[in-house]
Amino acid sequence: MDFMEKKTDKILNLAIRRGIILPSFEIYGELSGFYDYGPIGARIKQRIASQWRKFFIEDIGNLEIETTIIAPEKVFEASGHLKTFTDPIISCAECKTSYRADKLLEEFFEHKNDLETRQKIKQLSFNEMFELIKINKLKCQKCSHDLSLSKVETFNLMLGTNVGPLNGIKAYMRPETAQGIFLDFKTIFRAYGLKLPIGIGQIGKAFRNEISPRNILIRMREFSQMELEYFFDPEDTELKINNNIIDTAFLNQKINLLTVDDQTKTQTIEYNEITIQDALNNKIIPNKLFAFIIYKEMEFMLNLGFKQNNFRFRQMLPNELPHYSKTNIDLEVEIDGNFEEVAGNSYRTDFDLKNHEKYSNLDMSIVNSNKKLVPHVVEISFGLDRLFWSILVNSLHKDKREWDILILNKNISPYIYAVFPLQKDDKILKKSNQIISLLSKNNISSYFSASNSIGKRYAKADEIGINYSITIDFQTLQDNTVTIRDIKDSTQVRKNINELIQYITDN
RNA sequence: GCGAUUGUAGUCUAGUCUGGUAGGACGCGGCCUUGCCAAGGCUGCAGCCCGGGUUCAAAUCCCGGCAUUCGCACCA
Repeated sequence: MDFMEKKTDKILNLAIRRGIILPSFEIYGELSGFYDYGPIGARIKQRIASQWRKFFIEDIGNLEIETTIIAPEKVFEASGHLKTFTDPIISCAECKTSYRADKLLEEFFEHKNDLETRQKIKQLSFNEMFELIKINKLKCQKCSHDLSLSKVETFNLMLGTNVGPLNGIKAYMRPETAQGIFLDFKTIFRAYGLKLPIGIGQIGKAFRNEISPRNILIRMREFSQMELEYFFDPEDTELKINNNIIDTAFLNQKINLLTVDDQTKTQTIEYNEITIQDALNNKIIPNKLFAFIIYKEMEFMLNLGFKQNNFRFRQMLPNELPHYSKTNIDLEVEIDGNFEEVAGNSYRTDFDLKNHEKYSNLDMSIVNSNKKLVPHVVEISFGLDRLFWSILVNSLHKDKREWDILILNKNISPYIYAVFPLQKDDKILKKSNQIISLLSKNNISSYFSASNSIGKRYAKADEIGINYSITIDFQTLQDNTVTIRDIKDSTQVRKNINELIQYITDN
């Protein structure tokens, strides 16, 4: 019996009820795995993105760009996505169970102890795989029906389209935002006279044709990423920000880490506390720059309101690694007792630039401090929607009346201030409007509502994480003071409107 | 995609087995009363996922589609 109601369920109900998120094109159905952001959700999402921008771009002298969603097939041929994102699927003609042809064959030859053939499977064309299935008379594992009567079909995780008239040019919607950055890197590096290490990032949509989208915002077919590609010279061990060598005191910071070793032990643990320096010494973190981004990431998470024990870093197992990655350390956030991946940190080496060099026949190297090289890359790739969702789930609290409320940090809440007239009185409404304009003039956006009783409005503001409510009452008309109520403990202070902006700025 | 599960106003839910006017709560609007923490009264709005079939009659039974959740597989 499950006594604990899942936080995810509560958040989903709240999110749909209060216009935070909503299923897309719900009236037509037909496609799952797509969600829209409502008025409150869109604001929270934008503000999370702003925080990312502050932490990973502005604070450390990096650059942000915006590249296209659609790119020609060549780009993904070079990046390796066309190959690794396409799976050969064979479906039993009898019971319709589908298998991955490559995995089926690998399993078969492993059983036969023919490891040499097993090694070669990945290299085969889909037709060759089918031939092998025929020759070896592989059977359906479920109904034992002969699989040679079936056909190998391709499943492409990338969403394709055609650009141009008639059949046009084959193109794909990007499955990650990173490739645009790699393609533009050299030009930007030269145009700006940059020095390594330098990060170039972007926030944007990516698309994957998921077989089964699950868990609301966790696995969607259209989603937002915040990616930073950090270019560096692997032979230069100095860590520099804006040309300055930075203090490595951060290496003493402790992180929650689950290593490959931890995961292969029989006893399951969630993580160990270890300093970044130790992880670096043990070669779990491959280099100093990678160590730095792990540190930045942790700072970022704490700034968003997470507690250290809400998240962990997990070293990916060798068979989990993406095709471009030498080392991957994922950032995972606890949601209802499970750790969900929210960001992937990956050591992409020179894989991408080298491949684009090869496929385009153009030199992708740059000159840094009189040295010509193709830089290496460490990447921080946040799933913005996943981050958004994990923030909501981790922000769910009960107030003293046992009602569910969201407590969000001021830097990501949809509004910091709500403006509430105590009642629908013309004079009070007029005064409320004056306060909204006053806030607006000072670049503070506010939420307004005059419906229902003041108590209900407070309750609703609490539900969507508005930090403070400013209430205009009859006393305001007398002495120009308003009350400011804090979501965290529902306490109030009374302030004169003339000191309001000063008070807000000080808090 | 396969298997199971579920689908009733914006939300939660009764009714489905045994076919016969779809009911409640919250919500949203209006009016009255009140005025700082989900108040009360009156009143209104809003729903059987979609399509087909059986039947005098379908929310209810049957078929198909779509979607949800959970397994499997896949997966950043």
